Amino acid sequence: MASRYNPRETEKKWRARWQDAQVFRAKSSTEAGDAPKAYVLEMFPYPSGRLHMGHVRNYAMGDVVARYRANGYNVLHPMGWDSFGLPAENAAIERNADPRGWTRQNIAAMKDQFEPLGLSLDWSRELSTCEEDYYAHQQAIFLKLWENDLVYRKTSKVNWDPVENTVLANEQVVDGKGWRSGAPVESRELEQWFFRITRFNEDLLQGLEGLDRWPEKVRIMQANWIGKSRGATIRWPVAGKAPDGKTTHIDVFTTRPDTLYGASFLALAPDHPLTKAAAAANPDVAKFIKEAAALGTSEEAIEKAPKLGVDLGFTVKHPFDPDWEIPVWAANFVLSSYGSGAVFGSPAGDQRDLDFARKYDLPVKPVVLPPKADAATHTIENEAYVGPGTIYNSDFLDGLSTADAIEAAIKRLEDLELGTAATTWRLRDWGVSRQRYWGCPIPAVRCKSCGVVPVPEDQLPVRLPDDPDFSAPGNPLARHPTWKHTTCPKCGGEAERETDTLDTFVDSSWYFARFCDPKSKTPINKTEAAYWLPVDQYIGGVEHAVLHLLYSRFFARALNACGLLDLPSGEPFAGLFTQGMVTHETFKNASGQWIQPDEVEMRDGALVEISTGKPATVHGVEKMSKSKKNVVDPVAIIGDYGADVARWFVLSDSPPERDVQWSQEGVEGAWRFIQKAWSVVEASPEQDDGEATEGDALELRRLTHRVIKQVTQGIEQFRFNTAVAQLYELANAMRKAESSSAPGMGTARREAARTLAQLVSPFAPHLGEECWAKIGGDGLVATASWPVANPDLLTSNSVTLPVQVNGKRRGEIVVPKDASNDAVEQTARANPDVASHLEGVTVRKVIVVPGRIVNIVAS
RNA sequence: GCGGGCGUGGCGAAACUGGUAGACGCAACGGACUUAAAAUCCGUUUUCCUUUUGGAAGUGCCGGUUCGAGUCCGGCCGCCCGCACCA
Repeated sequence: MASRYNPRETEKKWRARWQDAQVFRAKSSTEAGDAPKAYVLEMFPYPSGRLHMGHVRNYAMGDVVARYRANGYNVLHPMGWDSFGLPAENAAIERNADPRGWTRQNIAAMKDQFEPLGLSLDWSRELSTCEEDYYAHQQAIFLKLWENDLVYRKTSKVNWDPVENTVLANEQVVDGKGWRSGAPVESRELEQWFFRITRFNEDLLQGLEGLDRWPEKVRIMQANWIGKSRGATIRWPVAGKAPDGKTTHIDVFTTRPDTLYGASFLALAPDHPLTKAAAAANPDVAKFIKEAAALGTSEEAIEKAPKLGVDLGFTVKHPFDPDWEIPVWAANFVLSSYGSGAVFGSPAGDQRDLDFARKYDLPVKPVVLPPKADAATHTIENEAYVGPGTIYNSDFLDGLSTADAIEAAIKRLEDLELGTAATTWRLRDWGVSRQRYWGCPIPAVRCKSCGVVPVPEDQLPVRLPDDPDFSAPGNPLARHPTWKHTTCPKCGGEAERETDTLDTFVDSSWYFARFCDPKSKTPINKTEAAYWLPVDQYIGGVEHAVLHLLYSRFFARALNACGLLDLPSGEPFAGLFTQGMVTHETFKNASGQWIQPDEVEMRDGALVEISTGKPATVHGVEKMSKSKKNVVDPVAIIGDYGADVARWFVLSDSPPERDVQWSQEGVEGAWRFIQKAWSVVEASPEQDDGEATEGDALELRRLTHRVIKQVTQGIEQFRFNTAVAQLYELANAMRKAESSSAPGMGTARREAARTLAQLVSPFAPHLGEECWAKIGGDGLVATASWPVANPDLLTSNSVTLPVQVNGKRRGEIVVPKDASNDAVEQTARANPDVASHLEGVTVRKVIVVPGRIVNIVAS
């Protein structure tokens, strides 16, 4: 009688063995010897205290890669905690928790939840960004960047909650109001710290080209984010007097100088100096500025808002025609952070400009004639024409293509000294100041006589105080009774500490380098980093496609520039994979509240809430979230079914880059597989029984070797779902073989069992070990060398080809693998199913694709 | 609004560089075993027409290229993600 596989006992046993044998400890560059290195990294988690299925999927994927690489490579597969951030402050405010204690507790709880997953992690390298031994080094890095002019201060806008007197994060702004106070937010100017990421804009753009193991879509998103655009800066002379009484011209950047003759207005950002100046004399403008500020600072909110503007009451002269005066407006869709914070509106060629012109009844003159359109009849109604074409209605530009007209217009502007060719970038410098407690303190001091002074390196770290006061809104560091009072490192006089802390994106911009030697006395051990970096495979959510990855790429370059890192490519992640989310069905009860999926069942063909018996409704498949009550707790699943089942499930079915839908049925399917895999291995014979060279035994061997090849490829190409499908096939074939007494079958089954144990082990590592032990494998399967497919068993002497007549499949022929095209054609024509479709028609052409298909064209 | 992506059976999906559409799993249905159930095992399952043999249609929609299109091109529709202070 076959025994049932018991994950509860088995999994614990193997984790203890791995632990005892220290199999996942990475060797340093000096210990490693000849083995090549493989650095496998998953984006480290924020320690919410609760492991969720998204983590399980992310780390299961990384673990497949790391365990597969363990064969032949010195693998670094570390784990740490991205432990600064807003949630700890929210907990402090909402339930009076101490951020440090709360965070440490969460880490401990989450680590406990990680343990049963059986991940091949090197915990000896664990790091946590909120601890001094991490952030002290980050402060040292900050000082180096400062020395190298990669840090500076300037004023910029924040979301200000006027009731709480505090700065709000974008996510704390809901419909233009503070999430706690409900008060309309204001945008307020504050002096803040910036990293000069734009110094590397060209290099960050160029570098994308070399990242051939990154998803194309991420590279495109980054390129668009950096946003290099070529065009012209155009100088518009002010006609008469500007609102401030002194400005003589307004500079405007455009990518479309070819449409200059279609200009019908200039639009300035709500916070452009001239807009502010106009507000002094015009209450309408003042009102407009106030309304625009209430949108908050997010680009999304600004661009989604209905287009509004106000006439600023003065005009500028058209650069090509001094007699042509154009009104100047302020408009809420103009971003002060891009270009010069001013645009010229050419409504026929830009949808936003057109919407604006229609709303305020400004002229719309078409200047670009689309190909094949007629100049006499072409008009613009409510849809702008943004494509290429021929310029008309445009004086000296008439008849030129849009591309030529851009050049000609720039040339003329330069001759008139009213403009120059220019390149602008969408990328702005990275604002890193946060007016918050739970972050890395910025090592700077403000002295009345010396100004802003860096804290000397030997006085680091600047520690966070242990006793923040969250009883009032605002930054606890700023109102701490003693913390900020210090002496100036330069003059020794009274001074105040900087009370801003660093954006948590800074913490995650260099942790991958710290992992190379997390105990290093310097921020980064350059020797170890040179050995391990770049990360060979980085895995995480696509939501980080732009910011985190771009900041990390910036950091690698900045650290190089400061001499803290030696990574010539500047690229920290050679391979990147972005995985999809874990989703689950959502349900609501009769009163419209979200209810958990397990509170719902089918009764007489209708969905009801179990506790009340009242009808329930389905609300689609959504990302697992607490608010929608569709979260499945991995700890519970692992408790019931074991980690291998959870891992197997999240890797099955859906391709890794796509979302996977959690379902109870799917979990049970995974459970069945784990049981089946164990049972087919357990049932395999103890002894070989001769060579498996023919019949069913040979077929099983062929399958085994095909599966080796496909699973190996599946892992290397991140197609875990197809690898999983192959393992199902192998297990199914082994079950079938149990009733066969073909000669050599015992040998073939033993080979299949050994192979299954090995191939399954990156996915379901505990099961892999148990199977490996059962068939008497040497040592641990975790360290066994990966099987290699025998090429002789991957090919066969004959091949089955479909035969089409006029593109429709009519029959199938079996021909020798190396048959000539003529022979194949003859066989195909002779096939009765094919021949019946050739009666009464003339064959015009026969296409033979060797090894693929035959298509007979006849009429 | 801007940028990016995705769309194939009842469901998740597979299909190498254009070459037999639907591997594998889930669900459903039928059967075996069982006193019964659970578990397990075997089989059927894109749709429509046909008693069968077989035929037709079919990869979001419309059109194009090709001997041949899920795959390439153009236009649309729908859904999802990011937008700089969430991480």
